[in-house]
Amino acid sequence: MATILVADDEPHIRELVRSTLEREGHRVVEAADGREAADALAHEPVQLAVIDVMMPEVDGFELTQWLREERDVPILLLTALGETSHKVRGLRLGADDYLVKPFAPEELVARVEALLRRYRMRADGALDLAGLRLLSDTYEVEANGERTSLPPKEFQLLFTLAASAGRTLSRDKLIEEVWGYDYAGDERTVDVHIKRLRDKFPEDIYPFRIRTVRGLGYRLEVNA
Amino acid sequence: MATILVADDEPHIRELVRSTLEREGHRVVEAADGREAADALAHEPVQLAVIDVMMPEVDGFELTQWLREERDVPILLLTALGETSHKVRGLRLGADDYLVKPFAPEELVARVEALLRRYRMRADGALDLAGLRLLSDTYEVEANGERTSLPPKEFQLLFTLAASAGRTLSRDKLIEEVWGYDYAGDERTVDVHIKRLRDKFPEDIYPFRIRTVRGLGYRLEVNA
DNA sequence: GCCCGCCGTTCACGCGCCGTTCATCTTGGC
DNA sequence: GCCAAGATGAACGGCGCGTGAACGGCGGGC
Repeated sequence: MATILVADDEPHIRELVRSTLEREGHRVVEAADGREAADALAHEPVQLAVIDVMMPEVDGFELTQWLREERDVPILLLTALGETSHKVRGLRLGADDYLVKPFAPEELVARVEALLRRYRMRADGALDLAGLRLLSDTYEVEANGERTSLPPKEFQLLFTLAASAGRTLSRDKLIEEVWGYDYAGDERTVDVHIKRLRDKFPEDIYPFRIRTVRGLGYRLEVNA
Repeated sequence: MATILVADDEPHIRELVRSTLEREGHRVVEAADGREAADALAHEPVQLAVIDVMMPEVDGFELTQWLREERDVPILLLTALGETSHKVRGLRLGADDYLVKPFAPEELVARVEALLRRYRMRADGALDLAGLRLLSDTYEVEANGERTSLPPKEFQLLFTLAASAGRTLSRDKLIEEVWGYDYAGDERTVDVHIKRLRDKFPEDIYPFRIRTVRGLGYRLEVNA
């Protein structure tokens, strides 16, 4: 499990996040503003930071910026409802993901796990799921004892789906992860890459499949 | 295995580095600043030094400089994210490699092993891989019972790939290792040398091959 | 000191892969 | 059955990389 920094000036939000993450087995370090957060980061080995945008003293943006320069820690921003500009600004500063308040605890857990998986993978170069292994430094997929080499976009798409296996990801979300939040092209490009992945990994042969959730997006399922 | 000096003023970083390296079978000597480090070096036979740039009293730069003048020990610098100037300054002073904090333990291990291999090779003049032997004294490659003499750049390129066999190295990284961090020329020069190596060591005859990972770089693979 | 060959680098060209778009067909929900 | 959303097949354009060649510097041989 991981040690996670939670920076928010509202005590009950901190409490909610803490209990949610601790129930998952993580260790939580709290901070009420950016200053406290920086302080905690100096003394604790933190693997992920959950940061509220609106904080007194040093706000979430400043903290994000500082963290990006100083540490290689995934950042999950908490933004208020409707503040789209906050989301964009946060991502531009280097945040990895964002969550709109109020949020469902399950949503928080899912995003935290996805971020941890992603960073862990980047670290050791491989992501493991049941019967599936993604090798990031060769863009290869290992399954059924075979190795398949993939083009960059296909690999990253599959990887993003795999990092959030079991959750449905919208095209928007996938584009943001694989192409970057400022991608200008067509949403439908995702479909084509999905198809190519499905062609390369037919579900009756490989232990996973990419399922379409009509109106929502795609999800990777590991075969039972 | 080796005895490794770890100099960092942050205890949890020292602890992380220690546990990571000890898990690999190395012995670790700790120091909280440059002064302690110099002290330890006087009493311990150290084969490698992991040094944080930012330390009180005597900082990483001074220590690096001193070490370069006094000892022939590989130096791995730890620098803060975004401090490119630190990286350059460190390399200029004679550091062998750098790692941006915070880092993945696997990354640390990979770099430490690569440095030890490189220095061990320089010491006894040879690097051995399965069925492949690189003689640094003469820039010769021994394989299939034959010896082939190589031009300097080709040899160093092959050597760099071999020292990190199994890992993909970007053109950037290869240039930094072979040509130096301040090389100004074209990235594609690497390609040409790769081609010449491939011509000299066809994979159906020699027990290794240089593989292209599109969009990432090159990697040396030892044939199974 | 001159010539010649080696070696590092650059350049131009071409191929094939890959990302993207578009048009058309299929599917699924109401 | 209608409409919207997704699947599919094809085409195209760009770009990454491989490759052959040329050029210039440097050092060694005579």
